[in-house]
Amino acid sequence: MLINPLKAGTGGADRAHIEAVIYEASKGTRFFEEQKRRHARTADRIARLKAHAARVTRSDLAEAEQTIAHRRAAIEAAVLSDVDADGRPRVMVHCDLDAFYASVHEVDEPQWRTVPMAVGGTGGDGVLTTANYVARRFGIRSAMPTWIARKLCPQLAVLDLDFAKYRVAAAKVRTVFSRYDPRFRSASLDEASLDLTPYLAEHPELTPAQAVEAMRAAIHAETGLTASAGIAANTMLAKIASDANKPNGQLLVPFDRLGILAFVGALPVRKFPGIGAVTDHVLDAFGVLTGADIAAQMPFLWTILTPALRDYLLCVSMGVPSGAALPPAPPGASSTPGGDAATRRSGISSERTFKSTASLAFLQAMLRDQCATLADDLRRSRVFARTLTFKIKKESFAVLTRSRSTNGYVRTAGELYRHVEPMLLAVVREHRPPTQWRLLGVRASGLVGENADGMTAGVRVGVRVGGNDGGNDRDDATRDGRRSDAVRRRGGHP
DNA sequence: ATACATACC
DNA sequence: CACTGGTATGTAT
Repeated sequence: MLINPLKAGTGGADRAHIEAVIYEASKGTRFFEEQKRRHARTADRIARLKAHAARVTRSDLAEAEQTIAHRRAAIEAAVLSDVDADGRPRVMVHCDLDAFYASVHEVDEPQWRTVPMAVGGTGGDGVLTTANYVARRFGIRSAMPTWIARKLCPQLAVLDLDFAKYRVAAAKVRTVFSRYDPRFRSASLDEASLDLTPYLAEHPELTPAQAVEAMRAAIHAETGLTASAGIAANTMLAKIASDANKPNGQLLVPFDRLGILAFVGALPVRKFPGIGAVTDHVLDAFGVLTGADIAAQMPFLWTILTPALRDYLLCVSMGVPSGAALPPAPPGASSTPGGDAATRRSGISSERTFKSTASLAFLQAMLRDQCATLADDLRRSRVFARTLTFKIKKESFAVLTRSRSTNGYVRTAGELYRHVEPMLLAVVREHRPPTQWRLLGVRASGLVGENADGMTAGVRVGVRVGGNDGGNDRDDATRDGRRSDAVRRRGGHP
């Protein structure tokens, strides 16, 4: 009613309109109020950093410059050694499918191609998982609540998720990836990271860009889906580049050092994987907007930021994935904030949002449900847990967690519940007058299991080898009881 | 070890 | 009125 929908999302004025609609819709909601509290906390953090910055001396900066110079030298040395067997630099590719879930539905039912459509988010408090590109022109995004999306676009079609369908499509795409790199890695259904070096060695007639064009064409021919890709000297740069010409495009980042520095130097800091909205805001407060700003202000940033963040910034501002050439030093040393895909699973969790309630009986029943779901997942993953974390969210969206490490290892729903129920009772008791709660969940970590996923040696003690895949979970409690002493001695998993 | 915060899909 | 769920990891205490 406010705007011509044909023009929505196509220009600055429409962007302002979209922001206004979102603001008007969310203003005054509990979610919005919680966002404001979080912004206030970030503002506090910035104020503390500025106070700290005011006390930074010349000699602090000089010392930081020394350290940085050494780190830079070490990083460059490590990067120079990152070549294939023949001494050629590696050609890394990051590829991800455009609006994957939505596109899968469009392939099956082409009528969705021309209308605004999104997937997921059914039910009262749902949020959308993906929107097609028609819907995106209205400002609709993944993670947007359905009711706000409908304010932006009343005619939006919202489809149910169909993971079986997505898995089939993803499997087809993976056969294409595997032709280009049989060892490709996927962090999710819709993306992959490939090392194209061996393929290119076998196809000297192809440039990297031509090979990737062909790979994307094959994906399209075999699935009807479009993909975007980035080509670069390392996975981080390739991932950033894959976003640059989306949808259905690709970008090659130069492979020479100066070209790489020019590319990262021009990037807004928010584009670096690991820098999210909060860190972006913090850096912005210090005038750090781009990769070049990071590099230029490195000595100053070094003196005020935490070790993992400053080391991460140093690496990425050089166009190198974080963690390159870490000093011999500390065992728990840094890696990228926000994580990077290629690590084994360290925890499993289950949580659920519900209509806010203060009823303890309801919360207990919900907790039992989550424990049952988690127990199933643990069993399917053939692991046991040593640490349990209880999570609960107030109606106000404030989140509380309580965690406890057990002796021995647990997996059955009953055992999980026995460990976490006291946390629920304690939290509820601490809140007087009674509080309304909107979500609750359980997370299991400190996992130990069978050999799958590179679990530790505790594995063989913890689970009878080949002996528990019969689906008979009835006696888990007994087996846990027998097992715990032996397992306990093994301790110390990474 | 525990609680909370940030990030990514 | 109304804003997910799963996983990883960093920071502070």
